[in-house]
Amino acid sequence: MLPGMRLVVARCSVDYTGRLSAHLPMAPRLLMLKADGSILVHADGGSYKPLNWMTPPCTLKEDDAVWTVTNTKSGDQLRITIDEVLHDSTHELGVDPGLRKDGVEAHLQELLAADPTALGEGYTLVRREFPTAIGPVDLMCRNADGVSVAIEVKRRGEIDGVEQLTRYLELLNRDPLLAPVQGVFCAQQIKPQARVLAEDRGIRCVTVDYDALRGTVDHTQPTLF
Amino acid sequence: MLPGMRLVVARCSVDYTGRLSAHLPMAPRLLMLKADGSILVHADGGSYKPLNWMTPPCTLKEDDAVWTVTNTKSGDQLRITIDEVLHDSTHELGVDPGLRKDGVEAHLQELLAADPTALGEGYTLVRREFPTAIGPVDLMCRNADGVSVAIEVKRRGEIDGVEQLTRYLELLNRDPLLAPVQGVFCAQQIKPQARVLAEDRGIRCVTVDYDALRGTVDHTQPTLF
DNA sequence: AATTGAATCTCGCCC
DNA sequence: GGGCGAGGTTCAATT
Repeated sequence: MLPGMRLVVARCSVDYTGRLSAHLPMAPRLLMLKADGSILVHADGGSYKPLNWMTPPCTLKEDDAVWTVTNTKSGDQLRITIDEVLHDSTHELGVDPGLRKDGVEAHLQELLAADPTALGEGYTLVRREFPTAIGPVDLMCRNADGVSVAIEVKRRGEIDGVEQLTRYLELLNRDPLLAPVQGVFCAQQIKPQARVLAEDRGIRCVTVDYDALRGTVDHTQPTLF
Repeated sequence: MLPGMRLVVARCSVDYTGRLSAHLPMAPRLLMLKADGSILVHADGGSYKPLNWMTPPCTLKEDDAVWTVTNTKSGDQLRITIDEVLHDSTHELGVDPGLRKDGVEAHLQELLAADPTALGEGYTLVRREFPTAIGPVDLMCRNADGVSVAIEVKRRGEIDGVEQLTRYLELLNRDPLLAPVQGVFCAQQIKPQARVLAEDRGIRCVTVDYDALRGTVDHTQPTLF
């Protein structure tokens, strides 16, 4: 896509007809035309949501002072009547490498590593991402009695996670230097059937409150993550 | 707010820490800084949603090549590291007069209340927002035989709406003063699986054309839409 | 101010 | 590709 992103600041009025009908009176606004033909109409304020927009796939027809953007799939139309162009520039941005979300799970693991007592009285951290032949265990701890505890951390606790932890425990308990290794299944929410399965296998379930956990961990120095 | 909207095209990397952690690798992007201090990071593609953003109230600290945007309420932070500025301009847009919407569910309900015969021959309105213990029924009507009919109105008819109406009907039919109560599921478009579910439960489906409906309803006095 | 529910939702997952 | 569920949901209307 060569055209790149075009930024137009213009006094304009906008009419949308599609799922609903909407109208924007004549006023100065930013028109963002993306390479894929989509268009956003932004005002100076409000949130991240544009006043009006058209999602791809769509085509732009520039006819004198009237731009018509038509969604080629739904037929939705955006009619923009330009009164005065205040700015017009085009910028080649290329394809964005995209957002990497260090979702809640990674951050949860981090917080629990910083304060393992949320998992059990007297718990201490051995290490994060404890390596095994079938993949790393999220957290390896010791309980108050010095017994090893493997911890699986999930945002939402489901059957899959219990199975995963079970495999780790089976493997870890074959190691005479580590055995016995207990298991803790930790998540913000644990589904009933996952809890039943876990407890049936002698795995303890711990639900943690993310915000509460954040509160307990020291925030005096910036973490940067 | 004098500063207006500032548009910066720059090679930048972005780090967000707040409810979650997220990272955008170094790449050219559009940074939209609005007068209220909020900021949007857009790529050339995707939907109307920015790659990353900060909602007001927030403050921007421009420190050489690193911009730090902090939400003054939640403490969420956006760190933008600028590698190269490709464009930088500011535009005074003023306060936007705002969007006027038409054709929402409420208006559809209004039109059907004004002319219930679109729902069935001889239908008459009992009342809008008919109260029940689990919430109001959109429209309560009587059919040509005087039988009560509960009507659920949606813009788009999906499974959820059928379930909702089913719950109402179950409740209403326990009331000996009302029972039997029939059901009509009314929408501009009804998804096939919703239609199947509804009809399987004895709920009649009616699709209505918004514009046609507007035409049948008296327009001698202005409706403001 | 808190709550509720729709949204031109968007986005990702899993089937 | 459709359904389901969550989102830094956002947004508006209502209590």
